Amino acid sequence: MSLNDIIGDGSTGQGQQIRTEPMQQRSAARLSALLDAAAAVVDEVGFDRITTAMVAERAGASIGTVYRYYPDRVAVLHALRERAVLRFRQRFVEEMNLTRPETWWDAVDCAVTAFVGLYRSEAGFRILHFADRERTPEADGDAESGFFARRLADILAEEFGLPAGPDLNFRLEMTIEMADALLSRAFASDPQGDERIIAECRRIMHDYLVGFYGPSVGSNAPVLSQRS
Amino acid sequence: MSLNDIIGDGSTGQGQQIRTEPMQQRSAARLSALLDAAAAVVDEVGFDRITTAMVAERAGASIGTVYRYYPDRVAVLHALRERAVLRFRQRFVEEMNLTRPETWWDAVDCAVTAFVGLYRSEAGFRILHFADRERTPEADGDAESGFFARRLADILAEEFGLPAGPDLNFRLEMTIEMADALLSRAFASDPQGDERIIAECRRIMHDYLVGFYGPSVGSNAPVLSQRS
DNA sequence: GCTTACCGAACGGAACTCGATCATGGACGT
DNA sequence: ACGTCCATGATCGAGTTCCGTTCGGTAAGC
Repeated sequence: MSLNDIIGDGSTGQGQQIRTEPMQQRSAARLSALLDAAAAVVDEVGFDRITTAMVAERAGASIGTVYRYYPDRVAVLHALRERAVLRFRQRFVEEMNLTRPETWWDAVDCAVTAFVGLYRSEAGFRILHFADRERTPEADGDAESGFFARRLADILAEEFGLPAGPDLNFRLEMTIEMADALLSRAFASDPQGDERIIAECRRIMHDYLVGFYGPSVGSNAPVLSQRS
Repeated sequence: MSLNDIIGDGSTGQGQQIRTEPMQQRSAARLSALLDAAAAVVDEVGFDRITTAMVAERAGASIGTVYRYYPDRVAVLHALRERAVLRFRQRFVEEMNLTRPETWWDAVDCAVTAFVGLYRSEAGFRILHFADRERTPEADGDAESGFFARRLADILAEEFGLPAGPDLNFRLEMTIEMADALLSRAFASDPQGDERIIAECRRIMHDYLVGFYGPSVGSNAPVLSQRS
């Protein structure tokens, strides 16, 4: 289990959503151009005013090309979300390598920093929550937050000695769900992200986890769970 | 300021969304039948697969009737959300009258109970978050969670002596946003609501607010803010 | 009877299909 | 090595279908 494993394979397990895997280089470029276009359009006209024609035109492609890759309109949005999720994981890894966190909290904080950074820089990111509110009925509530929570749990356990197990996974999942909501709220009131809300989000996450895993300390042995 | 004021006028300030106010009795029934139908359809096919034809047919009405009352498809969804919000406020008031809370936490807990109850009983409720992710650009991030937070703040201040002011509003807004996310998550994994998540949600809300307002005590004087 | 409510065929526009056409890059001969 | 050939991937966009929305005509309340 290395840090890079958190990036994963790019799938968040929501079923097939691409029609044809690109075989030639140009089509890979097309694909990402289509997603770039979709992101721009989403930022401009919003999530449900988006039309396939807009995406195609903005990407310099024709309608048919959109449907070569995606079975329908919502699949494009799903793919956009997938890519954003992937970029978040990558950015989180970058952030970890950059700051070299010394405590488990610093590591968690990297996730917040990565998330906020992407919200600020990435077009279309605002629309895409991890917790896909439009879950497909058969997606067993285990979409993205679950994956990321597990990987983060692995890291916190291996690198910082937190006690691994379902409890850690569960608490991180709660943390991520809260943070997603609060940070999205921060960017809903302010395109740059309301600093007060972001700070409060960090504090809430921190206090919640500290209750279980004790104050963040450097290389000391972890404090065991103190509550239920 | 009475408890009933929290129910408000039924508008959450998202602009006009009804075309014609009903003049006769039957049309009021039609209106709510349309929303019932919309709720059922939303539960069946999901938020963005819903079509006006489905709603009309399910309600035993014709297409034209839908458009007599609502200017377009999204207006129907907005109205459905409005009604759910209104019912939540009503249920919260009922819950308060029923349990006669003795501490500020019991009062907050009533909101959770009301929310969970509605999620379980009300069709279509699952789709409708308070924090409308599809905010209209000019709605200054102040849709529903803001309104409810303010009213709840009023109650907590007047009935239980919590220090009124923008800080209380802000913290309640954070609390509501978290709770909304966590409870929705609870119902995403389990149609009856994952009890563990619901309990954890309560704990998180409680611990967060206790940090500022001290342990819930009966009729004692409130403990003043102990942090920042 | 006059106003309100309702209907559903018809219109427009957006989602999506499909056969024609173009581009790519490995195969193959020299 | 070099060029050419062509199977197959990739692209296009007019056409089809489906859905949101309108509107004139009909029925029901008061």
